[in-house]
Amino acid sequence: MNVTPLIPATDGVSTALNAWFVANARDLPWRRDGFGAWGILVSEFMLQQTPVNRVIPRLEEWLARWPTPAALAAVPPSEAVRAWSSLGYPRRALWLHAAAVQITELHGGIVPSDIDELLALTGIGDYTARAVAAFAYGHRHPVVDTNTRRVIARAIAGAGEPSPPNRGRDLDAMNLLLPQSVQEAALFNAAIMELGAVVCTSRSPHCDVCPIRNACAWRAADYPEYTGAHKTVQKKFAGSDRQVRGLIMAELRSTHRSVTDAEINTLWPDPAQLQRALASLVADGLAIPVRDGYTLPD
DNA sequence: AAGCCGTGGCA
DNA sequence: TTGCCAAGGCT
Repeated sequence: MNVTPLIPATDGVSTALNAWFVANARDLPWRRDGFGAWGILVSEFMLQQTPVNRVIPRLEEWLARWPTPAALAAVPPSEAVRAWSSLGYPRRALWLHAAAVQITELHGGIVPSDIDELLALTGIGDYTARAVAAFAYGHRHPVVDTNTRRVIARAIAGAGEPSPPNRGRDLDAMNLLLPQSVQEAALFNAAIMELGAVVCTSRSPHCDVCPIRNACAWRAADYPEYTGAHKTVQKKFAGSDRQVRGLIMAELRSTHRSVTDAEINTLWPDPAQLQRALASLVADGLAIPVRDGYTLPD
């Protein structure tokens, strides 16, 4: 039987955003025709909490060297960690390598298109699973990242910032906006993210050039200040364990031989903090204890 | 479930 | 200068 899809009241928003996106989308590598599901997957890993401009060079090197999951799976994880370079959060390199092994062994080397199969891969959570299904395979799923949440909070809810992430509520809100058409839906998932990334930005949004400013609830309410719960503030980086971990990882990446305890001891003045950072890297599988020092995981 | 996990650009 | 924050995920 034929069911007429409900047309959401906000249909104009998705139409306007898609038109704007078609005309204004940045020319990014993963938007090129035929970029492939593996490239999309690698880009999504790298883009987790890392800006586009820092990702692009590492991504292109990565795909030139490992054009398939099987190619990455065939080298030791240490090579993935080295190629990750200073992108940050090096556990992602380990997880991406593990995912490549799983794709090779469990999926015949083909990146899955099913959200549950994607979620079962190491390092893939709700956002990345949906992003791969939507962007690599064109499936109609709501994809919700921090940009999308901010645009919805402002344009639809009339708040200056999104409230803390809530999976069910966020997916419901995006579902109300998502066009019925599979092709328009795929476009819209990218369009709303792009708007949040380049126009409806966190700090100084460019409302003067926003394609949906006339439909924006936040603007209509004259930009009220956000009053909800605030996101937990990041601890200071200088002097943190994260900084010490970063120093140790840079040292491990810099050579193919093991790094001695004596060399590691020169990296940080506080021995207790150094040992704590080292222990956490070992727990993460990023540093492996050897005879008189440490190496990357081979 | 709140805290942890890198790095660097920008206002 | 310093704090904010960036296509999250894991425990």
